[in-house]
Amino acid sequence: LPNQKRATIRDVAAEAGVSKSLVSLVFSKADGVSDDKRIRVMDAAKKLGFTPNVWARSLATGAGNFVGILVVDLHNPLFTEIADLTRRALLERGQNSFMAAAIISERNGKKTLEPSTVNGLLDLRPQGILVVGSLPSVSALKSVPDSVPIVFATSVVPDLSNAITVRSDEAEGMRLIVKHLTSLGHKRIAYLGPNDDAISKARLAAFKVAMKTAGVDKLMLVHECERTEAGGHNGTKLLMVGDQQPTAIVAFNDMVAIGAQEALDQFVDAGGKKIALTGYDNTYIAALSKISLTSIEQEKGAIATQAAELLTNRDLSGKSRGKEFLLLPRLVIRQSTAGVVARD
Amino acid sequence: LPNQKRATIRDVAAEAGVSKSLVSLVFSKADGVSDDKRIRVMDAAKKLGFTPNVWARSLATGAGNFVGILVVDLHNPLFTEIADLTRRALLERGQNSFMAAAIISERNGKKTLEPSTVNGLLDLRPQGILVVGSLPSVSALKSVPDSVPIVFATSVVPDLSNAITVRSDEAEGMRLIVKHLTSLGHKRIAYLGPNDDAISKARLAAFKVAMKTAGVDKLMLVHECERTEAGGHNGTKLLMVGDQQPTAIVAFNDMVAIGAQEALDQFVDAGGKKIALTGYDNTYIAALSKISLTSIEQEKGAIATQAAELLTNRDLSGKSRGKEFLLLPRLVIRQSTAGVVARD
DNA sequence: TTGTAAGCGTTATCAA
DNA sequence: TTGATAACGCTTACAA
Repeated sequence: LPNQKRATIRDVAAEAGVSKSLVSLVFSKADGVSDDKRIRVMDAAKKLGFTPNVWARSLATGAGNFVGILVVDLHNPLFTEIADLTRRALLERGQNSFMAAAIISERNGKKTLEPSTVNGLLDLRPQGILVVGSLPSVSALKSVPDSVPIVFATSVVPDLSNAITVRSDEAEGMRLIVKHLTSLGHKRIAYLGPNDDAISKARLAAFKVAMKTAGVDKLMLVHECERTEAGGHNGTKLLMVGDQQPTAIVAFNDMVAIGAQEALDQFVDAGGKKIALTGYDNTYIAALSKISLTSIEQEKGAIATQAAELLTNRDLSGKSRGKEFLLLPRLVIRQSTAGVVARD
Repeated sequence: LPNQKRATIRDVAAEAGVSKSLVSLVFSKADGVSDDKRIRVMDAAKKLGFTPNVWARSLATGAGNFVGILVVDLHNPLFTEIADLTRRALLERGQNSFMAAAIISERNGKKTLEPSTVNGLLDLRPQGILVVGSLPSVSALKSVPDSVPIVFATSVVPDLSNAITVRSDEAEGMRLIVKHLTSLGHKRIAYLGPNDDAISKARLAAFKVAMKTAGVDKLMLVHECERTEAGGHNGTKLLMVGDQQPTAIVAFNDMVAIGAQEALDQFVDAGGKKIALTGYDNTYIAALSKISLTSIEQEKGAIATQAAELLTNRDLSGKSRGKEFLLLPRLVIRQSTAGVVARD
């Protein structure tokens, strides 16, 4: 079979001997077409291998029958897992989705999102939008019609009239971590992570509150770093050469934590004492027995379900705009803290 | 600012007091428009925040000015890294790209690709297509016009007239692994991985040839499993209860290997002897010092560059159709083999 | 150099 | 129940 161009509604109409509007009716509306014609159209469609061009449909109707998913960073398993889970949840509800990955480029030293991806996704006219991860800027989403809900997973709700947030309760997550560490006897606890966007600021703030509540905030250390393995690695090295060495490190997320873990291994190899370490997100990497990282489970499944619900239920999304859905996180204790003895 | 719908070419034309074709000309062709009008159009566009709808353009011209990227599985870091690297390489060449992730669902126990994603990507009319990972079936790509090159990264070239493959030389990769293991004294070597698609069949076949060449094929074990951590974990447990225990396990890829590593840890904890283990793909997980997995680097950067070259250079892609570009892989030795003593 | 009109693949309105 | 016709946002002969 030679490659032949995709059949259109016109080809099907000609083959079936009907008008193209009738073909359209068969493929969009359930009823209003006689059985006779319906069968002829379906036969012709099957013969020609016709499937409707969904984007031409979006163009004609002004709104496609799908949810657009924008994944900010493919490198972090948290995001790809949530995106995957949400797609499945949407599929169960009979809702199609189309997922586009953002490309982050460095323009004169500053990280920015290539606007082409987000514009491209918007031009497809999704019925709803899911943003997984933190966006450097939401200005590109300003042009989204007010009627289209934008759900932000794992991110703080931005200043956008149609935005809804689904995330774990950072305050509770950090409280669980700090309580766990202090109950093990740790007092000199360091925080390692970025402080550049809403979610990282929220997490750091939550850490500070938790430390204060636990009464150990006088011994608190904070070191800023990038949200990558490299950031965690370098940050940890810097933390461990200071005169105020922590006995435990709280990393912004699992990616930072695995970088920190590498640096701590080197520190121990060089004769240093073992340092407790926690991550955040409970990715599959944290669960590997060799890594065994104490971490916070954000309940990805619940986030996905909630996001899917918001994106398919117009009533719910209508009354939820501007709101934040906070899910209760859960501490998963592993060797990175349980196997470490606290010292003064 | 209230959310307002995206400005169209018509709005700009009205604002600038020209016809919409002229606006189109300004945004597509470089010359043929007077400076006077060009400036007025650009001013109007800026004022209204207009950017062309690229998909409407695709529809009108029959071919969009972008490369469509289809990522088969977001869970495997190899694929997301190659996709990311290729996008960057394309961007450097001034070529836009749009990336969509496939959704794999289980229909009556069998893994299939939801056709909506690949159809959706094709309906966008990309200039070229990059498929990262192995597709269960390429039938959906049959409708791609013959003039549009389809580059398969990390997969064997399928029966498609416009397909081109870029992948590492499996034969050489397996040769490197088996040579490394036999040089350490291993003779009873097991292979653990799937055997269901072209790439997994190729890798297993390459393993068998390498074992024969090394003269140890009489002691060869092969155990089939899924291409996941769970697959590697379960497969390893089954391998280690047999009466013919291997002293080394060659896993299909890093994901299978980290699953195997978990199972081997438990085996050692239960009093078993240490078993050597290799992965394939040299993902960042293999490089983590706690995991430290000997693996094969497929030269992701070179794959990305080659793919980008093929997707932007029409002459090259024209004369390359049906060909396979085999890149020389590289063995990265780490603790999973170097730290293990071979036994009989 | 600029505008008019037809067309890309679809749906929506309105007659027939 | 069906079929013309206009429209979605854009490009592209062709005409002016």
